[in-house]
Amino acid sequence: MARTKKWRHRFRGQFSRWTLAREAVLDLLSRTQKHMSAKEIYNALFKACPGIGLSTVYRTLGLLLRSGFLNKIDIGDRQSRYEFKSGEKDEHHHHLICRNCGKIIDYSDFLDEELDLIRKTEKNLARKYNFIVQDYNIEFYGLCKYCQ
Amino acid sequence: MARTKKWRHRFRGQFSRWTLAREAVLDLLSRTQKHMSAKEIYNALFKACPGIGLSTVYRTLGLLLRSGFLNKIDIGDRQSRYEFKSGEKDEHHHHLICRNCGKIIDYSDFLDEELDLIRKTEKNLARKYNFIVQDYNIEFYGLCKYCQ
DNA sequence: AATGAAAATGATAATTATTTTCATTATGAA
DNA sequence: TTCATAATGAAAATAATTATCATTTTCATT
Repeated sequence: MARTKKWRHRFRGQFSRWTLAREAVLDLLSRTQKHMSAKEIYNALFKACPGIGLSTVYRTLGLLLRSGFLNKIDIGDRQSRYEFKSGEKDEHHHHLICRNCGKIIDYSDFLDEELDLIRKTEKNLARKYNFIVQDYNIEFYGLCKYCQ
Repeated sequence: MARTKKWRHRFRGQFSRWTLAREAVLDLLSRTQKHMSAKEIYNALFKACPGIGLSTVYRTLGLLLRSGFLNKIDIGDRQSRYEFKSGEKDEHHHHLICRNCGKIIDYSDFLDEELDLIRKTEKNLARKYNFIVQDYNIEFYGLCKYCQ
């Protein structure tokens, strides 16, 4: 693989060892817009990481997730999907989920008012429920343009 | 069961047959604040519906869900949870999910500004992505008061 | 470059929530 | 009450994820 070690410097100190599998999973997810399942990732890694096992894909996803480099998305079809979480602050986005075909559309528009509301709500929730908000997530369910 | 048929009139025409199992599941979920898994529901129905099978619980949940009487919640631990969806407009609520213990807290405060934002966003999404919004959902992830 | 302790891997088995199958039972319109 | 058929329960099937364990790879140290 041409770009082995591409990510390594960024994650120095996060992982005890930096392996081909970790590199490959991260590289794949950072390049795609898709929200991929473990199986899909496993299949897509056929070339970048020949012979990789499905267990390793799962383990790696878990690791990257716990370390905050991925998001996990569960739309209720009993398989988790993963997406790369960029470090950029302006990369926050949410999902439109089509109830017919299951497609997930990212959107990151209209965030200014949203942020305002979220901050306010966050503060209220902390006060009223004594709940520390780490992250939040907005999903819209409905019909995509092909399923209407 | 004392209140067999309690819900029946409300759902006339929705289901071809109204059975004890459907009554019991709906009754249970309408009375609890909890977000229950299929297994939990199955266990809780020991008295109200003796001998009910787990398959029937699943089938019933699917039916009630498709008919719009329940919400399904997936927090990513590979089992769906269900909650009763009241018909009232002011019953809309969202979830605080504790990343440590998995507890789900409902909150339905601070909805005025939220509704405003949502309506605006909804309209924008329809225009920009040609996506018809049927429902939406906001989740906050973090730490509940016992896990901080 | 070689060493070696420990971490990571892959194959496989195990787990577990959910779905399917199918013979039996219960529902409700007539 | 009858009866076509929808609904049920038990058990088997499915499928995503996790655990096990012997083998391989990583990387700090020589």
